[in-house]
Amino acid sequence: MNDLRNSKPLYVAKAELFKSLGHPARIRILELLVAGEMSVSNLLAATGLEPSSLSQHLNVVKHTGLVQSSRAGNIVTYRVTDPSVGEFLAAARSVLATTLGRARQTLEDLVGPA
Amino acid sequence: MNDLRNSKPLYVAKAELFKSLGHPARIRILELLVAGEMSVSNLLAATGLEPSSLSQHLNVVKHTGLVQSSRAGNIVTYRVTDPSVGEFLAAARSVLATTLGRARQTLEDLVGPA
DNA sequence: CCATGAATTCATAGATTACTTAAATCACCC
DNA sequence: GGGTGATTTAAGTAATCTATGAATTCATGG
Repeated sequence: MNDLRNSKPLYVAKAELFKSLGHPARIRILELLVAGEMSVSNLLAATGLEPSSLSQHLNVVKHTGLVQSSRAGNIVTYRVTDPSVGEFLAAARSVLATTLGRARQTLEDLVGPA
Repeated sequence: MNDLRNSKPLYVAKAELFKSLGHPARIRILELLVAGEMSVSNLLAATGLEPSSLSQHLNVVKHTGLVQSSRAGNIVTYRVTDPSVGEFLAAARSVLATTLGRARQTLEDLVGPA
């Protein structure tokens, strides 16, 4: 059900956590879910993924405990398990912001401003 | 030099960022560097990795802009490019904490406390 | 200039991951 | 019970990633 359980060195669990977000489709899925729970069919429409592909990606993030699902009749709804997931994504955004800014800066240092 | 530059959808860049930390060795390396800059030979000793392997992993995190390096004579020193990298790692730790706690809780809900 | 230590690059075999298509489940309604 | 829409599972192939050992670069000191 959840693969980040004990009996694993912490840095392995942490690596699996990062890896589970190491795919564009899963990033898009998580950003949607951070904004609010969503059914598979809505995710399907929002992402444009193949149903089987979406399901597989959802399974990956479910295994690392980032999301949960529940079924109501025919419809399966996914949601993030904890607000910390949103903060995790936000932290990535912040790294990216300074990292991209720094790349631009370094470039200007080397070749001068545009 | 840096692969998270523009001309790439944001979610792709973000996925690459996560992926670059999606390996136990790179997690260990980054946690060491977050605590302070380090030479390659010190990283070698601290991690026990093969030199070529360490170098390749360092290259991965350098490409995503998480770390920088500088050479002083024979010795190359790596450091994180920005404090936000440390916060990123911390955010992961926090997700892991609630995620593992929740897994334990869910288990207890199902089978009763140990 | 050659030897040496430090670090990186290269090449390849082996393992993991992702995409695609088809088949299977599952819950519901007639 | 059969049909239908929603979702998941399976299986195969293609693509990507990792580890390893040999070769290479780079800077220094003799």
